[in-house]
Amino acid sequence: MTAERVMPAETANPGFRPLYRQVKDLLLKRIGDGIWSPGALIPSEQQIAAELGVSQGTVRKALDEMTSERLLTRRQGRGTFVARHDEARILFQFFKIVPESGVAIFPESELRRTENARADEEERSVLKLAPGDRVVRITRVRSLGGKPVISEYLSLPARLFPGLGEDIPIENNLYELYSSRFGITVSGGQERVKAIAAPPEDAQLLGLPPGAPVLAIDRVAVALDGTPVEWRRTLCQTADCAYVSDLR
Amino acid sequence: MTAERVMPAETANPGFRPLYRQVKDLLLKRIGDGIWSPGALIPSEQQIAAELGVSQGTVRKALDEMTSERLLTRRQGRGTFVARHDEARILFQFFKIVPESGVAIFPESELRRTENARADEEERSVLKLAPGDRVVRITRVRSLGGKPVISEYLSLPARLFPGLGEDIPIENNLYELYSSRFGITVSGGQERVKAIAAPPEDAQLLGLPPGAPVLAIDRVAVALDGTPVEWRRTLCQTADCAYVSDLR
DNA sequence: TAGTGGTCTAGACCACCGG
DNA sequence: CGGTGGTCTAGACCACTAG
Repeated sequence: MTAERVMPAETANPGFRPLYRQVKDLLLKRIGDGIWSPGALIPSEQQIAAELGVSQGTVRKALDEMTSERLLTRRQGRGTFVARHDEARILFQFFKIVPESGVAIFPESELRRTENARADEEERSVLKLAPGDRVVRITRVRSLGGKPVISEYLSLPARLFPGLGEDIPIENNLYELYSSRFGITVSGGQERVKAIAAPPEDAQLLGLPPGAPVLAIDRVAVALDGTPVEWRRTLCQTADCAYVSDLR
Repeated sequence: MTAERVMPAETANPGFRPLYRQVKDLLLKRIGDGIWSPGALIPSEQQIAAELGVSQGTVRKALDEMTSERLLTRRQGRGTFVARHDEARILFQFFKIVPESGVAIFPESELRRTENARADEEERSVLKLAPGDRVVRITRVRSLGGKPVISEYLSLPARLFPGLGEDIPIENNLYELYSSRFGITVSGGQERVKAIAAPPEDAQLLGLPPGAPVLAIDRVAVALDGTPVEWRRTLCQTADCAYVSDLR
């Protein structure tokens, strides 16, 4: 591993990048390229350090950062693993809708429609697509404890998910599916929440009177490299549940 | 600093607590007790290490954790400071309402009422108060760029904020006020967001038709030791703004 | 130039897991 | 038992700030 510190003079350090970040970038690439798949045990700190010619402490710092970003999970005595999008992780990192009384649970899903179509203007803008690019659209209703609370609309870049909705079935845990079937690791995202009057169709699906207030949650999910890979609009009734956010 | 490692046998480590966490607890106590106030420069890593008889690396690990929790800010070449609740921090950590187009800005506030009253059942439950305890209630309207978008109701334990709303004026940046006038450091909180039909009074304040959908954001803010110190209900119209949450 | 935090190294020992 | 991550130490040097 070559560091800029071998060239200490003259530059006044314009593009200084610490060694542990270079290590991290390299490890990120191995995950993004599928060399290390979700769930896999990666080499030990000592092995990585020896391979790259850096100290164990430097590797540790890189792994610590990736762990804090939920990309890795470490287990003392066992090793370091690439994080999977299991239900526990989804619940903790991505699913913010919690029943009024009780703890968060993973919702059931009922698929309504899938569709492959040319992306409209809004989809192109949100997903950063080119004119003519196609999207896969998915519509479903999600329930907590048997009661429908969510009407959800997703748009995905068709190029990244070939065959999705055709020969490849839509599972409940989509991010696990993205990872296992398409090699796409969702690493984060942003949600914008608004209050709107429920459109008639969604109100009916959720058993609400027409025009009842619901949450409209727009999420753009991104892959490891920051590319948008999913846009979803979640309409959620909040009589029996709430959108929960921790301020940390 | 005494560590459990001086007693390695027999216990099989039931209450093992790493040295750096003991250091952290001690430093947290100094902030909570007001020995180090927000904005203050704390001693250097070397000084703390020497004082406590641990290595600099151990102190560093404690400080790193506290920095990641936004309790400290570190500036290379200057030192380590206790974090203040300045507008930049509020905006980043606590204020999730962002204008539709444009970047987050700190809202203006117009105070409507203050009141000192016996806590009702809901306030006692949320703020963990005893029967008979009193609360300070604050009502205000907040605007973004001159346009009212938020109607807000706060309840605070009166015991923790003596004189608030009487001789002590209500500033716009409340958490800065809690800290500077009452020695209370808000370290985090949780928000529960629902969609409701705006009550008539709030609709009028926000210039909305009666019954328009608005966000109802219930926040419980906690001090360093986890004690609830504020309950606020924020009603927010989302025609021109949205509640934004990062999934990390 | 002195002092701070930031990086990097090397090595020791502890806690935990599996075979 | 050996191997893993977790903690702790000691020391070197770099990057940055202030006076």
